[in-house]
Amino acid sequence: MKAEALKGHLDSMILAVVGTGPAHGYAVIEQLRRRSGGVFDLPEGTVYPALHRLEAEGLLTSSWATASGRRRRVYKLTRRGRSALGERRGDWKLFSQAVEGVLA
Amino acid sequence: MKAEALKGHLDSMILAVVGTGPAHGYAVIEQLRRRSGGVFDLPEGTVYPALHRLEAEGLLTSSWATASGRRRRVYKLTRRGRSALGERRGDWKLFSQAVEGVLA
DNA sequence: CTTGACACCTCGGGACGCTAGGTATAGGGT
DNA sequence: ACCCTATACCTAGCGTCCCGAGGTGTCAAG
Repeated sequence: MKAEALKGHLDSMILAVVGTGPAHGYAVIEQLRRRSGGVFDLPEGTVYPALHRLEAEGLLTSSWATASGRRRRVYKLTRRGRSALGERRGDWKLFSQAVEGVLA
Repeated sequence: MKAEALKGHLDSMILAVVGTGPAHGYAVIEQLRRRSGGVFDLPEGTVYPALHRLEAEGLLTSSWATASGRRRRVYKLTRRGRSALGERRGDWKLFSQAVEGVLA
């Protein structure tokens, strides 16, 4: 599968993962892999900048935490993030049905 | 819906449209709009370069035709294009199920 | 003779995923 | 002691590709 296929959908998926419960970057990567059935095994260079982007947009907030000697930046959804997630799910439905209509 | 959502999926859709029957660029744009239920109303600056890309990759071939005084470049699938279309449909299935798994 | 549909083209900007490189801690194997 | 793996963070730069904007030309309707 082409790599650029992700474009524009990664943000929605990160929102969905963090929407399930606060998570730090590394955990987001693991959840993405798990929930996609192994299809999305994303490099850090893809996910971390996306997390920063979403925080800059005000859809996520972060705070530092420490677990077993390692520092983690834990993200959670803001109110705007929660509502954006709803919209993104609708967009996905629309988009995927449209693609299916063309591909069919 | 974000514009970049298309990334990586446009080529597959163009292949699918031309796979239904030879078509010129403008007609491809119309078919994309029609088959997507109006969701994909793409500008020429998006579709023409994609068509050229696909021809350069050897998935499409083109020839000039004239209809009511207007010149048209008519595209059709090559054998490799036909087989690429099959793969792309499989990729889409995989991709969309993976996204659904994450978004759910 | 102007407007709009048809029909083609390309340049430049912007968005963003990924490679490659960097830092640092914890734990297990040798 | 040393190394490797997993965990955990970061960023610079590259490449891809969608799109806006601009350009050319035909034909029909008003």
